[in-house]
Amino acid sequence: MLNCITFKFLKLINLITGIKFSLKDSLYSRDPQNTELGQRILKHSIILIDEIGLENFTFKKLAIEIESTEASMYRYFENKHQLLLFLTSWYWQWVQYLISIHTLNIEDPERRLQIMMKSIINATSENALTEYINENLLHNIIINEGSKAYHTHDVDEENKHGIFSSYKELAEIIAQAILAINPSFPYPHSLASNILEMANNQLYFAQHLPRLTDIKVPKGDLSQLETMMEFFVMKLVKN
Amino acid sequence: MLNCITFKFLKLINLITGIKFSLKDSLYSRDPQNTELGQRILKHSIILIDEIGLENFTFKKLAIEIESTEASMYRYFENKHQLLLFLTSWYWQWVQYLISIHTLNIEDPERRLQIMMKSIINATSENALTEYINENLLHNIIINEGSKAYHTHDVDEENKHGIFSSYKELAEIIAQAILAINPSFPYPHSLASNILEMANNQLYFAQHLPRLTDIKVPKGDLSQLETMMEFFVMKLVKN
DNA sequence: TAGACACAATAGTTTTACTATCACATATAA
DNA sequence: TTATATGTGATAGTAAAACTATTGTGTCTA
Repeated sequence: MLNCITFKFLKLINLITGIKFSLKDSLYSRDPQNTELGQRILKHSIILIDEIGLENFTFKKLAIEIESTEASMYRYFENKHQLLLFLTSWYWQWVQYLISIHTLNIEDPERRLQIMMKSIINATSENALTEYINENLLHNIIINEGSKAYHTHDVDEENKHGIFSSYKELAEIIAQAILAINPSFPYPHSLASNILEMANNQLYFAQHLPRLTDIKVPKGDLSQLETMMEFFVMKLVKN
Repeated sequence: MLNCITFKFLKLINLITGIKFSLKDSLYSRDPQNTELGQRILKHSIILIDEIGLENFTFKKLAIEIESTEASMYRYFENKHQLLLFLTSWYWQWVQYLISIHTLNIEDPERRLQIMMKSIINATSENALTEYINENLLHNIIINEGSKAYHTHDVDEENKHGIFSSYKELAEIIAQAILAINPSFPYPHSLASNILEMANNQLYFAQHLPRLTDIKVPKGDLSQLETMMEFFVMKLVKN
């Protein structure tokens, strides 16, 4: 993998300092990253949501899973929607982190955008960043449930509190990368958000509604998705 | 508007015969289109979901609204997810119907695809097709809640029962229109589904998360969205 | 060692989701 | 005409999910 040395170096720093993303305090009642129970909530909620789906997931089931109580879950998150917001926010910060590492020494704008897309599509961690978050399972959750985070009746209210800032920041980074290739491209933000949405959607379609896509992901091999996304984006951006 | 005469003619036929889309019987327990209560359920569920959002919507609240009982709602739909599936399915059949009318006499492949996109983006009815479905409110619901229809733990099971066939059929029509312009375009289905998703998403972003898009919809004017979609799709499809 | 504090556990209530049963009107067959 | 079937809506529940008020306990400090 590219930047392998850089990555391992940063990984080392993380291990020593203990990586912890700083998330808006409206994303939780008590920061789950700070306590042992909080970390177990994060760890097992990811496993459980991935397993049974967000609709079937309840704080009661989670509490049983980690041998604690329902009320204790409510100490950390007001409800399961806030938990989903926390997880998505954490996820997009992590993807931003992945991108920043993988593009560190890359100068060529086209190559930079390519790497960004690869990072978004794969979003895997060879070696996990934290003990309590399985990034690969979390990626599944984002694919399956991610859009529910902002498709809610309270979007505007939640948006005011900066709940979606990590997603918007990532979109801005991609938009800037698009403009670096073609400064006169008229829709950098729309293309950026569409890259993020399309990557996850097309993968979901390939897995569940294959007639809505032309790609296949044999045994989880995402190369066709990568090729297609590059085809779409480069054809649009390049003059 | 184009095809105005044709539309009015078909509208007349509908008024006489009473238009009723035929929906898969796994989309309901009892077909709501056949009874007076069923039609009131459709009418007021659309109004209520648009007003308070799908999460806050319950059969109890709906029953109070139409002065009936909760149990009667369950006669028509097993749960609110099935109701959402019915509404989305009805919606995509209706859009397909709109497209078929608006493209009736159009030969030019490029013009046909343009009209399809305009139909998807606007999805309005000058004169409503049925008394009991407000298509404009339903369009809002699809924008806000539509993706929840297939982002469920039981997608595969529901897909087996043909629940998503109206959406997939519409995507197929668009895919064929793409191929009519450029027979060697490598990703017609992915582009088709992306058109459907992107049109609704970008509108949602313009309304709620403006930093994720470059378009504006002043006073509901969708012309910027139309221009952008055409720019994206034509740049991709044309050689 | 007392008192304060942080945190989790206990034991509730309210709301949502769903179901079993009953009542009634209409249609049909003997 | 009358008995019976059928389609439809109303009543009255239960079970689970969502949320909260209060109590208990261990740790940290003065």
